[in-house]
Amino acid sequence: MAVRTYPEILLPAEGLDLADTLGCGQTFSWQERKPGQFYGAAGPHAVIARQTGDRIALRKSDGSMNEEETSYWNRYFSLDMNYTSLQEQFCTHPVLAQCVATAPGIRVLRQPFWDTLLSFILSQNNHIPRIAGIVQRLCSGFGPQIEEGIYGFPAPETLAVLNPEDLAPLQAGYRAPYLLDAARRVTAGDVSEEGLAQMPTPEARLALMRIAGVGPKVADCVLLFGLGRTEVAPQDVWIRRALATSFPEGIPTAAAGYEGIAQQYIFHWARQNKVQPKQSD
DNA sequence: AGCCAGGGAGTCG
DNA sequence: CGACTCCATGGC
Repeated sequence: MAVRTYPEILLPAEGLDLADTLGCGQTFSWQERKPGQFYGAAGPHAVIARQTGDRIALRKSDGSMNEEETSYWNRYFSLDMNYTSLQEQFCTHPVLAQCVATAPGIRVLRQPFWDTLLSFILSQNNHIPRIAGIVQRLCSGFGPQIEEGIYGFPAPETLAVLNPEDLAPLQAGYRAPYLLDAARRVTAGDVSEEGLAQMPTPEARLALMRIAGVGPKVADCVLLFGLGRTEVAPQDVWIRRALATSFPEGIPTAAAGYEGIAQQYIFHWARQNKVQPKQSD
């Protein structure tokens, strides 16, 4: 019998490591359903992604990828950025260089604002694998099916009309009402990506923090991962430990303008090495 | 069994 | 402002 081959797009992605990039805690929307094969969605798009050498192969179960989608994923994976020169800057700092060396294939993704907002509301006081589970149940239970078996995040209007009890299957605990508040504020136009994009970072941060369940850390993650503010460095528990023990001077100035990207390497390094909190006597 | 997790809200001083 | 508590859930 004939094996049908589906069109596959190859994106040049020199130095990128797909597993590290998707698994380093910046996105929770991808599932490795088969070894090396990541099923995921972002905004209105969904693909199966795998890595072949220095390329990312993207495949859809039906139909071909058009040019618009190709450029969408190119931007999503930040393939237009020069990470070689960026990492050269980072590596002038010895400790930061070690963090980069732990997973040099990490790229900070440019994710959709709404996806990122929901994801990091769910992230508070939570484990990465469990966040991914809640995100999966949120999308498959309330979101649109974009590709066969791949669901996107539910639209703000979809969530806005629900009650907390409706979200019980998510097992999101006390975070469920936070999702609804975010949905209502976005639906009402109280918060919008366009509005935030025009604001200076500190102002956008305060605007995000008016959403229930969004504090400084979640707001910073949305700014960095969902609004492309690469200078924003979210302060989570691992980062606080890493800074206290290994970066007494704070984030190196070698990372100016890209503190958030530098910090993603620090985050991964700290978590992988289970950096302990600084013990005072 | 208990501790912890890409925290935040509420309260008290 | 800072410190302190509670929050729901499940992996380890």
